[in-house]
Amino acid sequence: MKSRTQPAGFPCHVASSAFAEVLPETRHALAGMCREKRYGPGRIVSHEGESTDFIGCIRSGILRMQKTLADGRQHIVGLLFAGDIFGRIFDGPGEFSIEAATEVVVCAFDRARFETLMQSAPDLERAVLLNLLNELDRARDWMLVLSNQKIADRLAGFFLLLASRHAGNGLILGNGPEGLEIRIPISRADLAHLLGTRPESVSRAFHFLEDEGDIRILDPARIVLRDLGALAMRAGEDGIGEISRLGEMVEAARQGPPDGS
Amino acid sequence: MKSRTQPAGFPCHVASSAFAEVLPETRHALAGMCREKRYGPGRIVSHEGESTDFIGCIRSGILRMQKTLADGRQHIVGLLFAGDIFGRIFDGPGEFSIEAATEVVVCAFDRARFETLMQSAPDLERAVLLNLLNELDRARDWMLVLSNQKIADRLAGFFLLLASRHAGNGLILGNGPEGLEIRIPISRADLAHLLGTRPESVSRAFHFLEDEGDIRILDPARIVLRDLGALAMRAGEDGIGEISRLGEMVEAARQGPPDGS
DNA sequence: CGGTATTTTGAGTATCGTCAAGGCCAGTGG
DNA sequence: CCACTGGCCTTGACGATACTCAAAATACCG
Repeated sequence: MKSRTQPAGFPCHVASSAFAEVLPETRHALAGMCREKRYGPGRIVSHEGESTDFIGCIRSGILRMQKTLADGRQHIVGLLFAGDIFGRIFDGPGEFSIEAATEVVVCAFDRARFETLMQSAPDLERAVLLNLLNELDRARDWMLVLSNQKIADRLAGFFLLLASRHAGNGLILGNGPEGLEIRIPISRADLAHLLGTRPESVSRAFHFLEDEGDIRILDPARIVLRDLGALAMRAGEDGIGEISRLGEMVEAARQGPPDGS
Repeated sequence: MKSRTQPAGFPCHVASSAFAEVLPETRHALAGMCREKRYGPGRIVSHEGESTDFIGCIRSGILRMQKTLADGRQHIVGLLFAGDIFGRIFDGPGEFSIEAATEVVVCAFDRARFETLMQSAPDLERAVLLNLLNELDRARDWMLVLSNQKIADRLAGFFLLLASRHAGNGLILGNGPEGLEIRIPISRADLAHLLGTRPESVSRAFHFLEDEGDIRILDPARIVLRDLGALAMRAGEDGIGEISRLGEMVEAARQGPPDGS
């Protein structure tokens, strides 16, 4: 993949998706002010309510964005993958805590310096704006997934979002004759928080979908999507958009897998 | 209210919240390119999938942003109130249809001209960016409300969001000794779509909350919030933020209501 | 090999969706 | 002025689904 051929002078992954469009000079300025941070699973990157002093860009790993409810339960409002930007621009109300779901490496930009750079570099401001638009879309997609009343249907929607939106994040393990094999990057408990339910119901939903023939569970973290159409039907997605792309992806992978089967 | 004292030369409400911070000259340019549009209840402002050729700013009324699912059901992902901006900037994937929920007046800006102006006016770009941040927060607030499994709890969260976020939209009718009287601006059916349930369940939730003493139903569209703390507890909001502001509001209104009462 | 965390299964209860019917209100036409 | 009609809200009964609590099975790790 061409994204690996970055100059050694770039300590951070500033060529990643979110900053793909910014000018080389802006990218250089970003690289100059970047510090690398690492977090182990479960570590807290940013506390709820506290305003972070840096803007982050994920290099690898997964962060969960969550809110602690009054009764102590936690609800996950979104996952952040490699390339995603997080941290409040303009000290916006950062009402969510951010925790590492896996081993995570992030680029941290000092917020004040980032904002200063943004004012002088319209291309960066544009990139941030586009990133926001993208996040807004993802949030609304989530809302649609959550609008399903049956847990199994929400889970189906989760699978499709995972496969279609996060294809480039190492979650697609390949695809055999049975279908697309993907990796579930978070625990059942986190998945339950994400889908607004309990781990037991998540487990039942997994096995329900397996009994229906829509998926196959290889192990708790690896499953095969056997019938994308059926999953899309359940998820209520109008499908035309998401699924066609997935179909193409499967076809492409079948014709000539880059890694050789 | 002071917002009415706008120069007659401004055909549109460009002094509204979203554009509050832009420079007078930018505002003037906006006013120059604005066309007023009106929509009756149920009228479609923007079809799903079609890219609108204008950016809109709501002057009065309420729009609902919704998506039609594969099985024909419609789910509302958000409401737009006076001052909100809608329409895709940069032809982003506008995957939702926008319909008028009430009689609506909007300012329409030609999208090409708006984007051109945005490039030359950083203050406008900043305003758009802030508007996006705000929308993202609202979307995530919604996700938290929807994360409640009991419909009554979701409804409680809806009340709190309505009261705290949209105080300036004429939805707060006043407050008597019993509590805060608010107006529900949409039908039970729309509310059901918004909360991810059915009208019957919404109705039951209303009367459940009334039986519990948390609210009082004056008529289907007007209710009194009698116990904000209990509602916050149900909604699972950590409350400190939202509720304290509401409490102050109630206090202020009690000490010296502007309209005398 | 043993200990721990995660996942899965089971039984009972609460809640919601569905279908159907009744009540309330506004607008219409006699 | 009053009956009629249609839309919206409400109520009731029943089946489906998910939550709770509990325990067993599996995977993970040293």
